[in-house]
Amino acid sequence: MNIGEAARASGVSAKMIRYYEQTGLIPQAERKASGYRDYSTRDVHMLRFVRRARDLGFSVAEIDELLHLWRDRSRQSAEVKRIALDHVAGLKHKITELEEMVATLSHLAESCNGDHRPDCPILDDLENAQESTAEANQPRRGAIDRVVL
Amino acid sequence: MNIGEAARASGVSAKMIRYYEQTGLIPQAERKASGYRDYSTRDVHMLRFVRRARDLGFSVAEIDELLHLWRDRSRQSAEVKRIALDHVAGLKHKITELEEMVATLSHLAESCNGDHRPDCPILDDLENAQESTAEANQPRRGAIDRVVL
DNA sequence: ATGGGGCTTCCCACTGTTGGAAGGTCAAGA
DNA sequence: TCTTGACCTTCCAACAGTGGGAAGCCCCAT
Repeated sequence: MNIGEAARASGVSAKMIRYYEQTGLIPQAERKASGYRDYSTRDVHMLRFVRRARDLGFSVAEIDELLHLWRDRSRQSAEVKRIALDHVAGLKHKITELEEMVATLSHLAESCNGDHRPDCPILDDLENAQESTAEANQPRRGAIDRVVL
Repeated sequence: MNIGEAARASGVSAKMIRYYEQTGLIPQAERKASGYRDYSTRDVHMLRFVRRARDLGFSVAEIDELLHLWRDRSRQSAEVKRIALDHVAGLKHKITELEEMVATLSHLAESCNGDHRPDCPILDDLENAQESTAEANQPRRGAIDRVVL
């Protein structure tokens, strides 16, 4: 089947299928005489695997590991479980951070009148808040804690 | 003061200060005769504002709105509060998504033996899981729901 | 005047995804 | 048979933020 049909069947866009192939996450597809990529049902299974893993928040690097295990019949389920649990730990960490943001902002918003007057504790906090951690005012160490909304 | 000192005082790296200036989030800094950027304490306040807002998960676009309000003495606090509460709603949405991932993965991990044998319900799920939403297997509509860990 | 640390600009990388342009292929209908 | 439209190909750019580094000035202390 052509890439469009594989895309519809797997939920991965044709663009992304080509990208995953290019970066080596998935193997190079077969080609027809025309040069068109040709996908089997096994390929669609693999693509669905990728899509599902993305939906569960795994990074492409993690999916690469998972795909290797998926293809390896002599794998040990302990390895898969480890990756999954590590990922869960990362997700929980992220949740904690987001909850802290919500708590802080909710608190600030509550104390803000939200009327026509300019006085606003939210702006005051943004301007003046002191950090409580030992690393206060140190530049960030990486994009590790960023959230894309 | 030079950019390095402003960076240390605000917690925003010199790299990012230049980037924010280049993209118009913050105004162009004064320059000394040498060509070096020159920052006032007011500028440091502004940079701290940006840093704090980033820590609270606001996007650069949102911070742009907030900075305008910060500078506008005739602002209405209602406007600030609205931005904050909208952001809180976005954060909560994100938390919900992450919690769903955690729930699914925890459940799968529990039912995985995690031993030397290859059988693994986690891999089975990734390969076969059906989506429950009406938009099953549709390509994503944007990078709206992505999390960077 | 020499050395070292800070500053300047510019370009590149990352993650993951989308958009578009310029062109080749295929199948159906006139 | 020709045309049309849907599909495919590759390549290039953009997004958000951030870090890394090179080549070349600037400033100050020795």
